[in-house]
Amino acid sequence: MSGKKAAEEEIAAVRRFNRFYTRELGILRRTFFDTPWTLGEVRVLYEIKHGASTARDIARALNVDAAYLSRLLSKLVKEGLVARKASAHDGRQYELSLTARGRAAYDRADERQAAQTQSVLARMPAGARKELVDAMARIETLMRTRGEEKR
Amino acid sequence: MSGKKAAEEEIAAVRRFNRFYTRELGILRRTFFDTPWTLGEVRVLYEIKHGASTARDIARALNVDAAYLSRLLSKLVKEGLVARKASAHDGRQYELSLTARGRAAYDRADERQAAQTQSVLARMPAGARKELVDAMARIETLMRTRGEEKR
DNA sequence: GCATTTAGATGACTAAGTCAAGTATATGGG
DNA sequence: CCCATATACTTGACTTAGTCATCTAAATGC
Repeated sequence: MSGKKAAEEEIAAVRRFNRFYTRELGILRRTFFDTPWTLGEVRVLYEIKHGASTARDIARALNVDAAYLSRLLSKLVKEGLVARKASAHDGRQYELSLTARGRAAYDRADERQAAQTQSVLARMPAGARKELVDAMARIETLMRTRGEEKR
Repeated sequence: MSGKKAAEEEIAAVRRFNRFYTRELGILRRTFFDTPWTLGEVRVLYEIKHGASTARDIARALNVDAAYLSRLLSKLVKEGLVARKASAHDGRQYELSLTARGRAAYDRADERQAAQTQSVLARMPAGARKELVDAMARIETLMRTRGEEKR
């Protein structure tokens, strides 16, 4: 009889966390309000910087819609942050890369966000910070494992 | 010398988790795509159901803009899910409550989301589920404490 | 009683995300 | 080699989410 109960409590706990973190990430988004870039743009720059070389790679990594991504990329190209050149092996694709401007833009956004995160962590005692980091890593590992199984 | 290094690693770890969870919550949002309600609407219904009786209460609980909330509430009132009656002690406010329809709508959305969460948890071994729930609770406690200090 | 806050509404806008349909290229049989 | 099908990306049209400035009206604090 307590099996069902426990499962319900687990479900409730996960949903509570999701509600909580939805709010946290809402706050986080405002980090970008005093830079000229949006969260979406920075996420794309991040993926290109970290190895994504086609729109397809980015769409998979970020789990975003191809239409949305196509527009984000066009904007970034127009702004001169990303370079797009025809792929050698696949005529449908482009090879994406950051321009010097793109790297600089990413670095500034990156610093801005690091500073923001730092200011949150700075208010916590070292022990709490470590616990936080550990708990986050734990969640990621557990949920990623679940994800792999799906494939 | 390792003090600085450790801080940087912590910052990186927290940001990694934020990126990860941004994606997770993106997936979660789609839960509502086969109900007639949006995440925003369900969040508001949730708050009213759990004690919020004015727009002000909801805005604080969800950390959303008053303008956005005002529109969400109008929509919910128009749809007959929320009742708004003038407050007795403050002429600027309304007393909010769920209508029968509102309660039913909330319950359906709630079940839908619980089922979704359940199906994720069901794929994990019991031990992992417990770890996940513990880690989530830990993060919430640590971050809430940080939040209180700010006030 | 008047200046200041606070609650909420409204207009105008940007960002984020979705869906359907279209173009062009790739690819795996038959 | 040809064709069906799948994949990569684009475009149009739309919804949802969120922000900012401004406004009205009521509350509150000297």
